[in-house]
Amino acid sequence: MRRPELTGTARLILGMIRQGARTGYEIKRRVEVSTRFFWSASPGQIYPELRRLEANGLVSRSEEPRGDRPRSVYSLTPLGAAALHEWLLDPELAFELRNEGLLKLFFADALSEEEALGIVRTMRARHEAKLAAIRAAGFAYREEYKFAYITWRYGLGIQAWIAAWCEELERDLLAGRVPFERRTDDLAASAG
Amino acid sequence: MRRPELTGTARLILGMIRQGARTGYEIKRRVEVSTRFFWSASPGQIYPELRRLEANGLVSRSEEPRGDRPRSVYSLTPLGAAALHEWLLDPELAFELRNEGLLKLFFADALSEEEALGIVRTMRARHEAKLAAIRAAGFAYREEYKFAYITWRYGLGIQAWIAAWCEELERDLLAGRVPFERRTDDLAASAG
DNA sequence: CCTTCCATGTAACCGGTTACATGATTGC
DNA sequence: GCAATCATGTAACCGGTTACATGGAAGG
Repeated sequence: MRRPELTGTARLILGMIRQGARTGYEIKRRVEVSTRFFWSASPGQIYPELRRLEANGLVSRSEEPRGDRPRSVYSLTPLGAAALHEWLLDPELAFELRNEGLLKLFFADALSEEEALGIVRTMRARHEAKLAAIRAAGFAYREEYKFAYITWRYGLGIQAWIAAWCEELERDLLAGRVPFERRTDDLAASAG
Repeated sequence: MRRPELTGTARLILGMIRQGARTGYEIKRRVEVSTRFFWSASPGQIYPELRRLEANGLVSRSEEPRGDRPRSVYSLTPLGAAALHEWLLDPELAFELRNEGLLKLFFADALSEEEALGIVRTMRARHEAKLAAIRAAGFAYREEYKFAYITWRYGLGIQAWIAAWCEELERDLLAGRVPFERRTDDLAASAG
């Protein structure tokens, strides 16, 4: 019953249960329409992790089969609620990013102008698609949770910013201008 | 000599060598002042990967000891240059993100207003620190490589945007306003 | 002399992804 | 009857991180 360090997926699960998700499948579905854009989790991780959390006393499981199929319904134990709360208050905020588009762009001096432009265009297309996906995932349950809505807005805003950045870069490259001559400090002016 | 799929670190290494990095240590240093902000690599990965690339014929190694210390200097083979080029032109752009701050914010309905505000403030502080770090890493070699400069600008721009977003959210929360009432579509207006 | 940087590596660990497997229920 | 969705899991694999280990060279 010692409290182990929570893995990333464990933290996600605790939060999702606290928000009302009751089964592994429900967690998976919610992740797909919300946190996936900044914190993903695969079913191959969710189910074993639920069992581990149960073994550590952070969640309790009860069996509520649907017909013949077994089905496990989970809820937070006081220990689990405490662990969630403690994590939420911990000021550590891990941030990991792997952006292959930017990496390719970083090396694009090795390419022809046309090829480099192709990378920028592909990047833009991807971010526009992501923007559309986030917008499409604007579900009702978000309205119950103010902060879920807020992070949704974050997703929209940042994808839009990136797409616009790509567009500007594309224009500058086509015009043969040195990109981004404007001062960086101007940028902070408009968020939303 | 079959061309294996390149791991993330392998692609980074090929690109860095092509940009003039000659040893594992030089690659590590360059990563720390440039790609680290969107694509990291640890020495524990770089050195074994260099050996693997050599075994697969993508780089060639020659020993140029400094005094007594052995030292391996690498360069791209034609095969390695081809693999790099092929990868750069491949339209696949993997994008992985793990943003713990956003995840906590997502669950912040479980917190008091004061606690939620604390998360936003911490996030802002982190992004401002990152902005400063990126700005500080504005090195001379970037001027040799236009696209390295461009990705540097991207880093500045996006960190500034995020910090400003946090600031706005903070203001809205303090004022008791519903955050982000403005239309999303306005956001695309100003990139840079 | 001491610290910092240069320089190179190994070993253990592990979180997470992918692929695979199964089958029941629901809606067309 | 068939497809999609609900629902739950296992097993193999692996890229990457962390921690550890070593020691020379250079500069103050």
